[in-house]
Amino acid sequence: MNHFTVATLPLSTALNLHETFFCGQAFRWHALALSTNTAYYAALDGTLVLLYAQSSTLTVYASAPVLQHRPLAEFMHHYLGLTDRLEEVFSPLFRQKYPHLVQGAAPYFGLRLLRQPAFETLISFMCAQGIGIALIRRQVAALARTFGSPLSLSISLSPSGQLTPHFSFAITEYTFPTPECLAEASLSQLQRCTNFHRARAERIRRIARAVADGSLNLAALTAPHATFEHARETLLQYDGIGEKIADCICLFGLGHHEAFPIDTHVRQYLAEWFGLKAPTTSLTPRAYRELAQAARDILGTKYAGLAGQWLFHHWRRDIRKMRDY
DNA sequence: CCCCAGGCAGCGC
DNA sequence: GCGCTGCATGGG
Repeated sequence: MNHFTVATLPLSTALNLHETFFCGQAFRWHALALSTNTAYYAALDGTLVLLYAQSSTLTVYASAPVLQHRPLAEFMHHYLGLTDRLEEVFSPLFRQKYPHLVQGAAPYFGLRLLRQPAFETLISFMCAQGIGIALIRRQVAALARTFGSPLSLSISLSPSGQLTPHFSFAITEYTFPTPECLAEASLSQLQRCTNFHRARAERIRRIARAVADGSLNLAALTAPHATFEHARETLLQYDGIGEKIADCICLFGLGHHEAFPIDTHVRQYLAEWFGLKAPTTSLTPRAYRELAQAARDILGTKYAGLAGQWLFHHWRRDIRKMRDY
């Protein structure tokens, strides 16, 4: 007997779930190969969600009927960024000036900007310093497995996606830990989730305590309640959050879409494609801010973050020939 | 062995 | 303010 809710959403434009979930903005989605399609699942807000896209329909299965007090379809529509107006991501001027980049990024227009839970985004990106995406994913998975709660979902599907008894499976995932749980974690247990990086474990526990005791109010930093600059400056005061990680949290977790995270890859394509070069070899805070602003001047502020993701993906996948994460 | 991976903080200058 | 180094580990 199945215990789940099903929702279907119309898709007005093509949606590429694989690029969306594995390009480095999210770390907790898993792929599940079906015979004619690939499904993706993750634990979100105490709910196990499994979904897949067909040509013009998104099908969602979930272990609970509502997420964050909203109907499943409405929540997923928001979470997947389906509200973004893709035709506005690259401005007319940008299209005119850089047609080859628009063409190069076109295969990734199905990649959307996720609206992820703030605390999960905060902690996840604090794990994303100077290591590969595979290792980041492993750390985040370890945090959930160690400090989260297990959820299970049992489903029967036919290869075409219709509910039948022919094809069934069960999946288990763990919720992302609460601030209270990480605030009370022992350092030795936390270190096992951070590649035994003791300083990182301490910083994670410290900021989890700040969220738990209310001194860091993430909801109050979320757009449009706070400006991007205020959210950014607030995050930067905490140990373990620098320029790049603050931008990632603002963009993926707090809804500040003018945030433009600059990592080593973004820095490379800014230099290669736009001639934007930092004066120093190491990216100092001042140089970082100037680069990010120059990028916003070129890309506009409304969708700087999503435009950056498309270009980031084009650079890594097509120019640097990086196949997998 | 080397270098790099969606960096950051602490230090000397 | 800027440059260098340690941090941890896995993969090319």
